[in-house]
Amino acid sequence: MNISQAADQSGVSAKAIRYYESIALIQPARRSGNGYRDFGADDVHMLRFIARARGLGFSVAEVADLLALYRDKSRASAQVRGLAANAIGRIEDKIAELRSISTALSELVARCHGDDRPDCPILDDLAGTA
Amino acid sequence: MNISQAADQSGVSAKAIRYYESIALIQPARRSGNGYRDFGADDVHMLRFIARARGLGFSVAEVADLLALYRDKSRASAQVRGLAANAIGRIEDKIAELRSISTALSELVARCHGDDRPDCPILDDLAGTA
DNA sequence: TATAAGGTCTCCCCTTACTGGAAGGTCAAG
DNA sequence: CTTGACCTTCCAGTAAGGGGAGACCTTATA
Repeated sequence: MNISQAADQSGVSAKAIRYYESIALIQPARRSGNGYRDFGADDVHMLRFIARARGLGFSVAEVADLLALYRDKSRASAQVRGLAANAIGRIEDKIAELRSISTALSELVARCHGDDRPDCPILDDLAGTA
Repeated sequence: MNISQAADQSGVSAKAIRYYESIALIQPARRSGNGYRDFGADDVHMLRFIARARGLGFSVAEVADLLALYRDKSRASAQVRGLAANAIGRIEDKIAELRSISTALSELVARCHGDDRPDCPILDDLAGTA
């Protein structure tokens, strides 16, 4: 099948598929006589794997590791679990950071009357006036 | 003062200061006779404003808006509050997304025994085997 | 005075994970 | 034959700077 069919079936855009090929995350696709990339069910399966992993917050580099582990039938599940745990840690750190920012910002918003008057505690705080 | 002093006092790196100048977020700095940028207390104050706003999750484009509002002494506080509310909304959306990802990943990790055996529900799930 | 160390300048490449677009070849339909 | 929808490659750009090269400038020290 052509790239747009593979894109539709996998949920990975055609652009992204070419990108993944360019960075060697996936093997170069077979080519038809006309030079078009030709994908099979296995390719779509692999792309779906990638799409799910990316959706779960794994970086492309981590996806490469996951794919290697996936192909290596003798891998230890601990390795995969380690990758996942790292991803969770990164995500939780980011959440904590955003949570803290959101709280600080919410406090400022609560103190700002938000009407036509120019007085604004948000700007005052940013300016260090407070 | 030179750029590194301004950087130290404002918490904005020298690189970032030059970058902010290049994108016209701040006015081009005065130059000393030797061509070095020359910063004053006002400049440091402005940089600190920027650093705080960036730290609160405002994008550089939003910081530009905030600076304009800061300079406009007749602005309505509602405008500033609106910017902040948008920022909060964006941050909360991102938190919700990360939260969902983290939960899904944690469930997978919990189901993976994580030892020397090759069997791994994480990979199975990514592969769509489950 | 020579020189070494360190600060500054501009400029360009690198990052993440792609997306968009231009220029040009291919294919099926009318 | 032409139109439109594909496909190809390559270049540019995104956010927000970081890293480093090569060239000046300044200051301290021997």
